[in-house]
Order: sequence, then structure tokens, then C-alpha cells
Amino acid sequence: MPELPEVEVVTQSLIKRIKNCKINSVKVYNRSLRYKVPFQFEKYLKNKIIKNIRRKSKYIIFEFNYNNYLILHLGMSGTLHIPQMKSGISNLSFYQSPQIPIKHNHVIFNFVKYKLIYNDPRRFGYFKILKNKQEFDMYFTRIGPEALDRKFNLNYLLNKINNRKKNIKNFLLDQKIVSGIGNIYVNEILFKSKILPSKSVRKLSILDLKKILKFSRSVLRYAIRQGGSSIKDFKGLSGNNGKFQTRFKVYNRDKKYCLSRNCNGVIKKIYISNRSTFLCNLCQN
DNA sequence: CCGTTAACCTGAGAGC
DNA sequence: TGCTCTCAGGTTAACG
Repeated sequence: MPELPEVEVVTQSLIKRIKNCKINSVKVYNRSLRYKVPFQFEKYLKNKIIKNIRRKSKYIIFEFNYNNYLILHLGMSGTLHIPQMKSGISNLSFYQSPQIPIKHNHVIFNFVKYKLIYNDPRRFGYFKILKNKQEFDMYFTRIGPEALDRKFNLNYLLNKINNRKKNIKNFLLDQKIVSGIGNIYVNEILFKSKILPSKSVRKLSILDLKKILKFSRSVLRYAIRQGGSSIKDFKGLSGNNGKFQTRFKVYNRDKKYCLSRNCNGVIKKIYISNRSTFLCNLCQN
């Protein structure tokens, strides 16, 4: 499901609801996620207080005391859900359906007032426990700076490009290079930058790179303000759907008219490394 | 080292 | 209605 904006919306929702709450118990119904849920998982989390929740690229980080962390990656279809409790506390649901989809509820965290449910039909998501600052830092060496970070700048890009011949789309999707951008937003960013997704990074001008930096930030920030994208049934804390999907310029707009002013082009769908790619041949080159 | 592909899963929707 | 096929917001091991 989620790229950086959706994970940010979920994280902000969680902060409002379960920051400073104690995990009374954890129940794992299916340990076969992307990586096996470890055996000590339930025991380890029992009675831990969530001191803070934050996001790093597409990861949600639950922070406990003494530099203990729980990392959650939502994969393609992972969602979190807080069902309505008798106390009258409102629903926190990332589904449009009022019913909780029980079948793929794999992990449930029990708090005093809430249950937090992890649901994931495809099971590409996963949890990871990190027991100290060193493990934490080590873990995140796998990803590059996130797209909203100042470290993602012109010098960094020039260094990373260094004569590679990868196309710009795969380059931006490579989380080791820059993290947080996924298949929706990479299409939108390249459209705004007026650059063809298939273009080799070594052929990009300095101006191109500046546009990529600028629009990476503006598109992601705007998507966050819009509450993320709801392609299927993503919802934030307030129960509102994300609205960014109504702002798509190219994603899922195959055969529709290009929305650029004074452009008579039609959005085309192609495949790059087996992933759908949307572009306007007239605007992007 | 670099770039690409297959694989991990289930469900929704299209086409017949 | 039901079958088969393709595709989906991600990551990464394996390969040439």
C-alpha cells in the first residue's frame, strides 16, 4: 500500500492515539509475514510503554525506553486498525469498510483502552525488533536518505549517479539511493519534472536534477497534506480517505488527456522493470 | 560492482 | 456464474 506520505499519515494517527500507552499483551495469529515474527516477540513487547512513534522513509518506528525499538514495514498491503471500543472511543480505521477484515489480522496489540490490529492480506509487511541504538543505526544503513531530507541534495545526487546508466525511474525507486518514493509518486515526480522515466541518469542535466529534487519534495509534501493516496481504501485517523489520488497527473491515467496547460497529449502506460509507468510523451523528454 | 528478473503472497477485476 | 489471466502502493536474493 504505502509510500512515504501514507506512512506519515498513519504515523501521525498513531501518535494521537497510542503515544505513551502501555502494551498489555500481544497476540500473533500468523507468524509468516515477510520475515517470520520471532518467538520472543510477544514476551519482549509485553508491558512496554510506547514513548514515541515516528516514521523513517516507509518504516514506522515505535520507541520504548532504553533505546528499544519496534520497526514496522507495511509492505504492499499492510494496514493498521483500531476498532471502536465499548468506552465510546472512536474508530481508527484505514479501511472504508466499517467491518474489520478478520481473515488477515495477523498481529494484535492490546492496550488498556484499545486494540491495535495489524492486517496484511499479501503478508509482504514485517516487524523487526531492535534492542539498542547500535542495532537501530545498523538496520537503517540499508536505506539512503529519505526524499524529504536535506541530505538528498544536488551533490549527493551527482555522487550517486557517478556515470551509472540506470534509468531515472529505477534510480528514484531504489531505496538504497533515496528512500520513501514508490511507484505512484515516482511517476508524479517525473511528470512534474518533465523528464522521461526511461531516461538514463547520466544524461540528466543539472537543471533536471534540481527539478527532481524540488518536485520530490513538493509532491510528497503535498500528498501528506492531502492525507495520502487512497487507491483502494486507505484512511487516516479522522476517517477521511486520502485525497491525493484525485490529484494524480499521470498515475492510473492511462489514455486520459494530459493535464498540463496547453498540452494536447494523452497519458501513456508503459512498463519499466515490470512496473507500470505513466507518462506524457509531449511534456516529458 | 551494476542492472535486471523472479519470487514472495492474496484478492480484485477483466475477459471469455 | 465461474473459470483463467493479469495486475497491484514493496523489497531482495539470485543471476548474467
